[in-house]
Amino acid sequence: MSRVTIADVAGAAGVSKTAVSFAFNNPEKLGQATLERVLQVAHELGYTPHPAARALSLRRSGTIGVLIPQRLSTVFANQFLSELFQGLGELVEEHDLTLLLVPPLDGSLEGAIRQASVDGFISLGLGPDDAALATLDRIGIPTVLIDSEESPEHPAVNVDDAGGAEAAARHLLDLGHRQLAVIMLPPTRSQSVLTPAASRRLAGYQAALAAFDAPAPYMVTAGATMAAGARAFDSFPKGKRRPTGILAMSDMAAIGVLGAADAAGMRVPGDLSVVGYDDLPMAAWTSPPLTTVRQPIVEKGRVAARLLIQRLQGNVVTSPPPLSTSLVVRGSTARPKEVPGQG
Amino acid sequence: MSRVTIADVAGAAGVSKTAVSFAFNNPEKLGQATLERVLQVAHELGYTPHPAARALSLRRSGTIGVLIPQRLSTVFANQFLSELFQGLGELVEEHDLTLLLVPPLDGSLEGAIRQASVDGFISLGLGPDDAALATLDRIGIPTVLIDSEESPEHPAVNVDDAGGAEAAARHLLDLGHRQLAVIMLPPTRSQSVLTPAASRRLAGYQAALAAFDAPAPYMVTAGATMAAGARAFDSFPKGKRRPTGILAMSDMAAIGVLGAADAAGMRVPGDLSVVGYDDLPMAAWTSPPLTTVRQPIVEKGRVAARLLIQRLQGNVVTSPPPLSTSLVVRGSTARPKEVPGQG
DNA sequence: CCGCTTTACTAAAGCGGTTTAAATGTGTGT
DNA sequence: ACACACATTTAAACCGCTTTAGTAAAGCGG
Repeated sequence: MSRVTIADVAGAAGVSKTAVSFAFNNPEKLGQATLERVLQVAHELGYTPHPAARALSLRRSGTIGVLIPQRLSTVFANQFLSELFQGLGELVEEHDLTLLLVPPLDGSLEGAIRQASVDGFISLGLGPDDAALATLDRIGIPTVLIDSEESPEHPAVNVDDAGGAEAAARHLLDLGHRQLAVIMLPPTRSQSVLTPAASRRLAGYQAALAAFDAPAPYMVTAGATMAAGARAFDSFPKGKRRPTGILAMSDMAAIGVLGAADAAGMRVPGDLSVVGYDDLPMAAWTSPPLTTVRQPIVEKGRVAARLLIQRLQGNVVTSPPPLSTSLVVRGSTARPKEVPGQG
Repeated sequence: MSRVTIADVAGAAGVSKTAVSFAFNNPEKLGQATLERVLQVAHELGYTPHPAARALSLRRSGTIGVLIPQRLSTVFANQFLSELFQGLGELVEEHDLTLLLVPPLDGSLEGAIRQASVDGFISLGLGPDDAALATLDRIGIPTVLIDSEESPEHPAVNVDDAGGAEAAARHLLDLGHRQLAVIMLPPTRSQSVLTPAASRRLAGYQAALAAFDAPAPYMVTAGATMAAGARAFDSFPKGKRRPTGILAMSDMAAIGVLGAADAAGMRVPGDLSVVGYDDLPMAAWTSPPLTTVRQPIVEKGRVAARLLIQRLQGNVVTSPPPLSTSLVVRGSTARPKEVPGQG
């Protein structure tokens, strides 16, 4: 019971393979009678063109790949990806494409890239020096970068990371906080540098701190999960140097801090102010609701997909201007208990 | 600058295509010297085998398809899918596979199934009479069903939907609630019947209601999104017939109810008790934290992926027993304000 | 009835790999 | 010197589809 091929249909209908192919792809090239007969026979036999054969012949697969820089289980724990997929999904469906998730194969993203039968890639958070990027343009697959740095080869979709971060830090500083902690995003791949987006956010925080002449914050790195956020909380200095305000680069980590603080008997925002980053849907539902930097994640996905699709259609595309971010003030931030002096 | 093919490498290295192929797939069949030379040349030319050609020849693509019965933007709004992908992801990575998201193509899931170059499918919530299912086994692609009914062709992975639902309903009834509302999951595909999981849950609710001799609940259907949950809340009868306890078939809808109730000035659980279903991570973070039925979603994904992979390896597999569900009591349920008489 | 354009259809050449079966050379035991 | 196993290497078939180039038949004006 092996697969029904085009030759089987051709045989059964008494025509050539070409005729069968035309019946599906160029029906106008066939006479009425033959067309109907072929389609009829094809249906009876349950014929369906072999996708790989089709892809090989047409030199297109109808699939766009999403290059995931981490383990799927890690990355899907962050709702960020769901949001992004909503945006990607809209356009992908509009154009009758499918979406291939490409996580590091056997630890290697390069290997995964080679294996994947896709027309183009959307890559997430890759640093400009990532080997995966080199592989991509050596193979010459059209790619659109998200949360990276624009490259001459590939357009990039970004948000105003620095602006949002600066607004977040200014908010806490305006409230009177001076002892801050920053929870940074970890590097996505083993290289020990920050991702492009993370370093832009850090720059934003630091710009605000400099403007206020504030002391250097305590810095810690935590993945975008609640558990990691809770661990970050536990690592904060105690006593006199205890931070009163937390700047987290992800909502997930911020929410983890919320939980750990609660477990430690600290009140938010009474004893501790927390600002996240992303404005995931759940940020509005925590207790207290999370003050955070909103970035248009769904839109980011839409824009990236649109760009890639246009590029696949042969158009020349360029990086759009960064999408804007904005501070959303909710309930997790307030003045610190004892404002140190300068009332 | 077209793609480097195996023939190019063969030419440049002065060997046959076979030798190049062997260099990558059967290195032991080649002499040391030749092997090294071929690999060297291949690397210099930046050769990478064409995935579609490989898939055609090997009759396997290294990809597992996930059949999504709804629009991606809808389905990813529900964190359920993220959880599931975490489970699927674990096994997929372990076996060096990739995951293809297959949403309805141009409205038709059947069309999408044909197009997709995958070794097997995992399908979500398909009813036993769904046309997509017929297409699947006509093509003869190994498939594992999630949240469906077991079929002779395909194993199914399920949880004890009814048991969980019954526990949820009993919980409210035990607390003294009698005026209940049920928020059902909508049919996934246009057919107007409940999904298999939804009807099992409904049966569970009804078993409990029957055991308590409780009046028929108000019934409403809402997608698994917060907005839909809020709309469901608005549709509840007012006044005397106002429900005091809500049984939602999804956490997302339940959380939507929480929000709408808050906006309407109702206290949860004071004025209204709410029980969700799923126990998504965010259920523990709402205010009040959501009482809900826990189902092991990540595990569900793991089991399904494992089953499919085993089947792809040629093993005969059978449906595992339903995974167990359990009620998680948090802060969104309490005794109703006025227990009607029998207090 | 003839050359010429259409129309309907097909043989065969790709697309880029893998794999079978056979060819080629090499050392071994006799 | 000969048959034989063995290690390398390759020509050619095949995977299943699309598409180019071309053939045969039909239609048409003259």
